[in-house]
Amino acid sequence: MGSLTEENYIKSIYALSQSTGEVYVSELAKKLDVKLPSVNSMMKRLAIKKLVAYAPYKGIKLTEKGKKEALAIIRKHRLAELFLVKVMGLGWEEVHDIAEQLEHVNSPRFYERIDELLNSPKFDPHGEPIPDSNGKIHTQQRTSLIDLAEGLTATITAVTEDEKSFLDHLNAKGLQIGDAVTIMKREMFDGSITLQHKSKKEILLTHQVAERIWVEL
Amino acid sequence: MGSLTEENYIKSIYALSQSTGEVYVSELAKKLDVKLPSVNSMMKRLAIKKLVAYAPYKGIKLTEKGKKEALAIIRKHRLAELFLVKVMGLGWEEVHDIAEQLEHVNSPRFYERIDELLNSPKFDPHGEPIPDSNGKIHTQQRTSLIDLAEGLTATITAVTEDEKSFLDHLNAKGLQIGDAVTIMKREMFDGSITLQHKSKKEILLTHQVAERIWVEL
DNA sequence: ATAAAATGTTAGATGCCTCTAATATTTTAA
DNA sequence: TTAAAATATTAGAGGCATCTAACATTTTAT
Ligand SMILES: [Mn+2]
Ligand SMILES: [Mn+2]
Ligand SMILES: [Mn+2]
Ligand SMILES: [Mn+2]
Repeated sequence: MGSLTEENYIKSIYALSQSTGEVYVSELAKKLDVKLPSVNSMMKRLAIKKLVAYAPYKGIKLTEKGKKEALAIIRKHRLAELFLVKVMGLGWEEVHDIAEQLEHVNSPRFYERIDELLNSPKFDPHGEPIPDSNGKIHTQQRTSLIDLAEGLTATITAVTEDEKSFLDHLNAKGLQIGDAVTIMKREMFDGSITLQHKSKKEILLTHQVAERIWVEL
Repeated sequence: MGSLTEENYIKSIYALSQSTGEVYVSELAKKLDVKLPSVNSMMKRLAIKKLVAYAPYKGIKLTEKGKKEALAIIRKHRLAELFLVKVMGLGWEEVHDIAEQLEHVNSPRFYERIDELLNSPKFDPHGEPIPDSNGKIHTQQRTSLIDLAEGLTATITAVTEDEKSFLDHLNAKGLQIGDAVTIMKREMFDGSITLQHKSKKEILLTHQVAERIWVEL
């Protein structure tokens, strides 16, 4: 267990290296809102602690140890979010910022109880998978709503989570995880799409919104 | 809202200055397990921030602003403890250490929900009063079990909280907040006392234990 | 192939929080 | 009332996490 700062670096490295397996100093600096030399000096420290593999001018990779720590933090974040929604009655749009703090709480007992109360849940309120206590995570391949052909029907399985304004927007449109939607129209001009929803209403989503919604056929 | 370190100093100053209104550098250093110069340099910083009144070689006092901040942290600590017991089903002996972390969570919403779920509670699991959201606290004068005469019956209202081993000991003896006890015998030799308890059993407590139990007649 | 642009690193500084060693003040006791 | 003991402060340093300015490397475009 490193410092709060260290944990946030590890978590960001994990997130940004998901696709390619590595992340660049500049990407990390942007994500964490710090300058390049800050990332640089932290990488040196994390390398000494064997949490990242880092050679000057090359991409940054998490070691196995680093990955394990990342997944432990992600587990705590997502368990906390679900707990805040299911047990404490908060909205899915307001839990991320609180979970950003709770994920750093060091108490196996606290998280064990949350896990028990929620019955070892598999997904957080935004549809993200929760790593198990051994760090095993069920990474599903995901299709964006924006990639579905007209006429197809699919179920919303997850959404991009960490922007409150985006989730507020979905709340206003009445969209939730688990909802079935049918693509009625895809506009060529601006990339927006029109959905048929269980509420019987037609819903129009801009490209910007639709691309952040993940579905399963 | 200052740093975590600052908050811990403020909280300790509040606790240690309860009786006399002030606290000495050496007392604080002992409580926080740091050396004297650390306290010294922190006092300078807190004085600049108008959280303490501090003149070299004199006692340390919290300003009104400092008291307000202390009470806000104590409120969060005690709400968290009660939440952990009542909602999450943890034991009163295991919640203090978790609350030490949760008290630093910055989220009015989180604590508002806890307060709602618990119905604006007045006391924490150890019988300590919970300051209200304006920082108003109901400080009761307290009698120690050790000061009761033989034959008297009283109700346990609070216990010293932050040592797990002490609460484990009370659990083993079957004593809880709210229990009525009658003083059967006070031993002159070692200061121990024998209680009659609702469990019908007689309970023997050493001086060291009895002095940490607060009662009301 | 070279120059320009983008990206990354090093040097050196700052604030926070801590420490040890040296010094100063206050309290207590001879 | 002076010496000793206890308590408090200052000086100076180190680790963590950040910054700006200067320099180095890699990528891209002419
Ligand atoms: Mn989140
Ligand atoms: Mn989430
Ligand atoms: Mn406590
Ligand atoms: Mn308590």
